[in-house]
Amino acid sequence: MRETDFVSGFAKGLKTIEAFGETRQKLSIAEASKLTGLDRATVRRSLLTLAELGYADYDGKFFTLTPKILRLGHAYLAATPLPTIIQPYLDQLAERAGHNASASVLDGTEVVYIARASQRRVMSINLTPGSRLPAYCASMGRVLLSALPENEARAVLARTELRANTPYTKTDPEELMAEFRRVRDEGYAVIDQELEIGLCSIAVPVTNDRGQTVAAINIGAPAAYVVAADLAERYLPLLRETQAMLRQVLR
Amino acid sequence: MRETDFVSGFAKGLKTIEAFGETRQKLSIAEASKLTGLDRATVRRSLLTLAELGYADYDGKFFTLTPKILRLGHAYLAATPLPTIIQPYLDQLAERAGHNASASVLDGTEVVYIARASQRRVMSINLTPGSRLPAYCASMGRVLLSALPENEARAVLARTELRANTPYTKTDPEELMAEFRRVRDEGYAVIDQELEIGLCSIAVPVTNDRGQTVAAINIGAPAAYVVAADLAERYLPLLRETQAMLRQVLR
DNA sequence: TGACTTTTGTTCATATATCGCACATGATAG
DNA sequence: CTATCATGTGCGATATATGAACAAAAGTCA
Repeated sequence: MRETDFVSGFAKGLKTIEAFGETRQKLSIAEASKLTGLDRATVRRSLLTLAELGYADYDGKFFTLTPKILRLGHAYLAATPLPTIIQPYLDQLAERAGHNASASVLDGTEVVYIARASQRRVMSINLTPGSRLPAYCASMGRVLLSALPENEARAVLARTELRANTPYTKTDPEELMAEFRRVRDEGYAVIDQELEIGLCSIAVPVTNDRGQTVAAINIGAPAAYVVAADLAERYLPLLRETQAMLRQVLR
Repeated sequence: MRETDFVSGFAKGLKTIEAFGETRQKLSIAEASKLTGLDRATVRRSLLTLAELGYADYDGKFFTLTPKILRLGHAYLAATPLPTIIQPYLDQLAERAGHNASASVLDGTEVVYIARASQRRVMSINLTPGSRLPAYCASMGRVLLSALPENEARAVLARTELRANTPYTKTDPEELMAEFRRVRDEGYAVIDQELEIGLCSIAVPVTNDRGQTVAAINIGAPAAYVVAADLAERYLPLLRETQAMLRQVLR
């Protein structure tokens, strides 16, 4: 790509929008400038542009995003068949399992939720399409990383901040790589309170008819309801069934 | 705002992203140019910028959005307290009602879903945060339009394409205005298969502690399960209870 | 098939708009 | 009331948008 094929004003604007995600609610020009590293004058023009287009409100002091901004993310959800195709299968899965079921894809070092069917909702984390979790400590993340060539998976881990969210979190890259191999062999990943105390989940890959992994689905359950060791026995058949149905409909 | 305080390259880029929402999957440069009305050379630069930043993939022929684009919408959901605050109340509501419960805000002529708790899922429409419906024929839309000053509500209707989605859809502006007055008086709106055959819903406004309407919540049910005339009797108490709790926590 | 037409992608020159600095002004705090 | 921080603005250097021109690909038809 040539240098002149890049619209830096657009890139700066997108960076400005993302700055809102790192904070809560409202941003002043100076705050936005700090968060983005952009010049105040520049970020101001981006923000005023957002306001002019109705993507943001401006009270003369602070900018806040408006729900119109959801159109952008929705452009993806509407344009991509995957979430729409998966949703009904996920609903069925959640109902039969009696627990939350989700689907996600990998974006860099994170899993991004693209669909979700909720059953019981006694969870502390509020996950909606677009929500992100670090891949290394999420069941779907393990599945998706396992589907990558080893060197790519290793590269992802290398640029992940491997935090121990709980005492159970695996943070050693080699231990994780070994776990990926196990996941690849057995076809599923189980997380036992590695992300959050009290939360277990089991995930399997979603493959298309050529066998390529295009997403992951999981079932999450409170540790109080079910011991992690029993997850596979109880839910793997359901997950595999859903997986098989999806494989047929995904070209 | 001065003319130079507007970054047209940014505005054009956002328009380009939204073009994906109007179609499915992938866009060529020429298609994107047609959909946006932008010059091919210009839209190409926008698309290449998106690709360079990882918001889009480019196979040399077609551009597709990547899940990274969900960060943008998520910036709103994360930055705005409303969805997060409402979610647990919605979960409880859906569970007690045994039907889907949703929350939305008004964006122009449309309602935008900001949170949702699903119970039964035998619906043809797949609604997630960010989904949009025309306000005039949705229960939450009726509630939100009722909260506007009459002239503003009328103005919204004036720029809405009032389509009869079903034989039951009200499309006469004056009839709708009369309905808004009724909703304002009685504090709830009922939709009986005006959006889609077989789908009924009832909505109430969500107000903050100063009484300002900041959102709407609803319960949707298949017409097969419950007659629209019974919706108020069966679900209004639950909705009012949720409404009262939210009013206390919303400053 | 092969010649012709249409559509699409890319490049280029240049008129025009944007960037970021520096400075002016306004708000806030101590 | 001065110091500090935040916001607004003028301006030159620089980057971008534009539409025409060309190349390449796709589609059309005999």
